[in-house]
Amino acid sequence: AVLHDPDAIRTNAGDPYSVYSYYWKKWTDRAKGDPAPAPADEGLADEATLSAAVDALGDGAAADGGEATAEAPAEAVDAAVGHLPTLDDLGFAEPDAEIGSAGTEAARERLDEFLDEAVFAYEAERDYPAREATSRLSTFLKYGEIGVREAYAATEEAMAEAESDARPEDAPEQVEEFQQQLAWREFYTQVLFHNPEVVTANYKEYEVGIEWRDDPEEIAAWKRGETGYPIVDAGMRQLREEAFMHNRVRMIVASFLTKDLLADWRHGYDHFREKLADHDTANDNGGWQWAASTGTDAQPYFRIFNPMTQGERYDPDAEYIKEHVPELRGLDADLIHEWHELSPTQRANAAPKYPAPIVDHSERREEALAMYKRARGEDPDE
DNA sequence: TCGAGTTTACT
DNA sequence: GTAAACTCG
Repeated sequence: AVLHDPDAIRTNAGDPYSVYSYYWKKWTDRAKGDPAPAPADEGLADEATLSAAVDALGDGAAADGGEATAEAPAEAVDAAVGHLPTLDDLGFAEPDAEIGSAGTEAARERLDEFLDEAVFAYEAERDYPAREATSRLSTFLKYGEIGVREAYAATEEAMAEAESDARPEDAPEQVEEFQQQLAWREFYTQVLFHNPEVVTANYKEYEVGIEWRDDPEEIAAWKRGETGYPIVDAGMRQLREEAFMHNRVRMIVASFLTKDLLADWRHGYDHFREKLADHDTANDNGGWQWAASTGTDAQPYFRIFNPMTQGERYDPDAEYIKEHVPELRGLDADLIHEWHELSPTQRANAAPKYPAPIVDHSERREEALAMYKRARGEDPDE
């Protein structure tokens, strides 16, 4: 669900946007619809009615020679209507990850909590994964547990407060930065709507095509969080443990898979699709294609994140890394950020169970530049 | 009013 | 490098 449907915001020439910043300008200027009113109580069963219905089901089962009624509702329902399918019956494994709370009540609590304080420092804090300064609304929005109109309306109230004397001078731009995140969802939604082929194909065509390295062992190490690059491994392990990953870290692990491992972004997209509780085709595809330099938004330079620099900048004390990579818990942050430069002996002394880097970043960086040059039909040696 | 050339900005 | 707005004749 979006505030503005995919046809509503177009360039002055009538085309769908492919550059976010222009899209944002129009999106933010446009009037937003109010949240739909909640449905009236009448016609919805109250708790007592529901309990009575479950009891009645149990009675029916008993009459047919089924089990007694004084069981937990799920068992009573099972007895009455037969066996309800489990995840196993449906062909899914039990999830390994701890999933957060669900439902509209939890979503509203989270929204209120976020807009009460954190949003006023959102721009300054949101890139530091250890600080938990993001909204964590993605899964709720994805499943419609809360509507984007309700969320947006609440940000407008926060904006009014940000513009009052009660908050620092820079508060409005902090709130706006969060509103931009809502606009990003809608930008990628309209990219997908107008270009459905991007689910499997590159948005941006390369003249020759990209020849991915696609080394299965490297991709497997990335998925396990055993690349020897601490911030990458922390992110991949957070994904497994929580079915979630901080957004800054998503960009880092995506750059690492595509530019350091030279693996097709679709491997990453498929893995995220499998593991992320907030997986959304439009958003994840947009993010992955952006990381792989096959997506929207013309870039003035070729983007390759340096995983050490990113770790140092956004997790300076290695708090996030240590939370998710227990092998590194006893180490000084400085040593963690120098992991790629340590000798085998130093590594064995510091953290014997944590792997050495599986690739050399500067080598792979050069290789990536050459690979994309060839994809453009250019000679990498020039 | 339109196309060509110019400017601007890029999660 | 390139999309999209802006400027101008």
